[in-house]
Amino acid sequence: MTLSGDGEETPGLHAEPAGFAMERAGGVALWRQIAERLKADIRAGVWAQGSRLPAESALAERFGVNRHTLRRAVAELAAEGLLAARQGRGTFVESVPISYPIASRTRFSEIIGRQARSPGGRLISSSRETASPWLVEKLRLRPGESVHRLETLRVADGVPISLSTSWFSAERFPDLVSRYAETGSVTMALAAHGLEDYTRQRTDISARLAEPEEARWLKLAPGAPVLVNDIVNVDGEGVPIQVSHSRFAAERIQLTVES
Amino acid sequence: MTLSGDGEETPGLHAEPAGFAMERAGGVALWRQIAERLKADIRAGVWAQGSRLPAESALAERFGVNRHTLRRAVAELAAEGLLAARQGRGTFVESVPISYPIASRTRFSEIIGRQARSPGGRLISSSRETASPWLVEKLRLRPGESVHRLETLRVADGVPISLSTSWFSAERFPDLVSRYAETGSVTMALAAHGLEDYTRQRTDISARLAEPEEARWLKLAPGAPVLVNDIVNVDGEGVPIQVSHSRFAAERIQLTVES
DNA sequence: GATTATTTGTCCGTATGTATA
DNA sequence: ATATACATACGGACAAATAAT
Repeated sequence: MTLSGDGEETPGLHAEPAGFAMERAGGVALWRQIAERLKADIRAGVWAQGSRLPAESALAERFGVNRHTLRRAVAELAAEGLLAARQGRGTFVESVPISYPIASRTRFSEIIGRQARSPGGRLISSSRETASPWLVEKLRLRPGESVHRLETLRVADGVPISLSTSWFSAERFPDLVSRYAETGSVTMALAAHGLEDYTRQRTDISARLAEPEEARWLKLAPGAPVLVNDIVNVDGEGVPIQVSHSRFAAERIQLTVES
Repeated sequence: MTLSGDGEETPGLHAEPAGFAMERAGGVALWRQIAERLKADIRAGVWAQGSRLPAESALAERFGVNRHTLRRAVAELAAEGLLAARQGRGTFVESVPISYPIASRTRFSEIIGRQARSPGGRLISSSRETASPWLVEKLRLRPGESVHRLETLRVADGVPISLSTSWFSAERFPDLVSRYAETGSVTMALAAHGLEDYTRQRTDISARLAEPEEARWLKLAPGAPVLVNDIVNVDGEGVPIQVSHSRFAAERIQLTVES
């Protein structure tokens, strides 16, 4: 978690007063805690892509653990594709978690495309159901109106990124499901119904631990954190057209808000 | 966390196929995972305060674990004061964790603004140190320049909300720490150095598990998720003046971005 | 090429925590 | 409460690959 570089040792919070011993805390293994801290450092830019990490022995001393324990943490991140250890040379940052900018015009395919990864989404399931009072308010529907509900999994380079549940007015977008199934794109499915453009109205962000079913779809270890994104998209007149609830694999993503 | 109303049951996702077996994985003990899920359920209102939980054997079967393992999870929540097990009577919800939906009504900039400009929280510690290469780049300093580092804790109604680490150029803002100590405000401390206004340049949001030290300050169970905010503030000319790294207790907070 | 220091990889054993029966 | 199996964490020793001298 140390945000500072590796040059000097920073006292106080976050910096490990050399030899400070972490504890195996409350059912969370030490190696898991260390893996999380290393991952956070990589995400925060402490070590850039391609750069070399301090030697295992140095890191182990910094975290106050045995080298084997540190190696277990590195092995975990290596399995996730974040690090690569090479005998005799060192351990290197292989890839940095994708950054997902939140702006008024957020489009998954564009974001992933920009970062030179192949986007992909797949429809897990869909259903047509009567809008709950909650949805009636959010989408400004008439009580009793029905909605399409889509469960989708978004993937980049074969790695699951997010699991989403989306709702659309079934009256306004009757063929949304089939159009989405054909194109794999919400933008194109909406365009087929004459909607030229839409924008993000608001985004609520929270975090929690993944549920087992979510962990399975996102290929996460049970107990891994997910970033939860509740969004509302509106058309040109400001009328809500999409309500969506996405769970991102926190270890593979970072949300960015530019002001 | 299902965003749909409570009327219908959602097939597939989120529903627990009875007898579904959780696995011990990723260095997080089974009992810890179950404790987190029970806590989330209590927070979500599945069981109200004072109500009785299903019998241990029933819960154990639902989670697909041995009764001892479930008892270990219940013991954890009992130690936290959430549950109380009474022999012969059952296990009862003692108290429900408070949730601060700061976000549902507050603008993202205001939340973070409050956090950065008028901490209202307390200064845990401060230090002066040589800027790491990482900070040199972020704050556009000269190598070897020194920075102020402030650790602050924000509290609402006596409940810890966030833990922040901030860095400022010590050359440009020599008296920042004492001014901050006097006023309790970053804005006023900066104004004392002639800085009229500053704006948020970017915010990176990620999530991970709380570290032991963070869990202690935020009064979280080890293994609970934190929302991590990495921010950069700039002056009128776009020169970075503050880099800050905040950890929010995810179970008590939600961030909102309005577009 | 040979030597040496550094770094990761693998093996041994021991103690403790976790999970089931 | 006991027994068993596996995961976690530590400590030490040595092998293998790499880079610099």
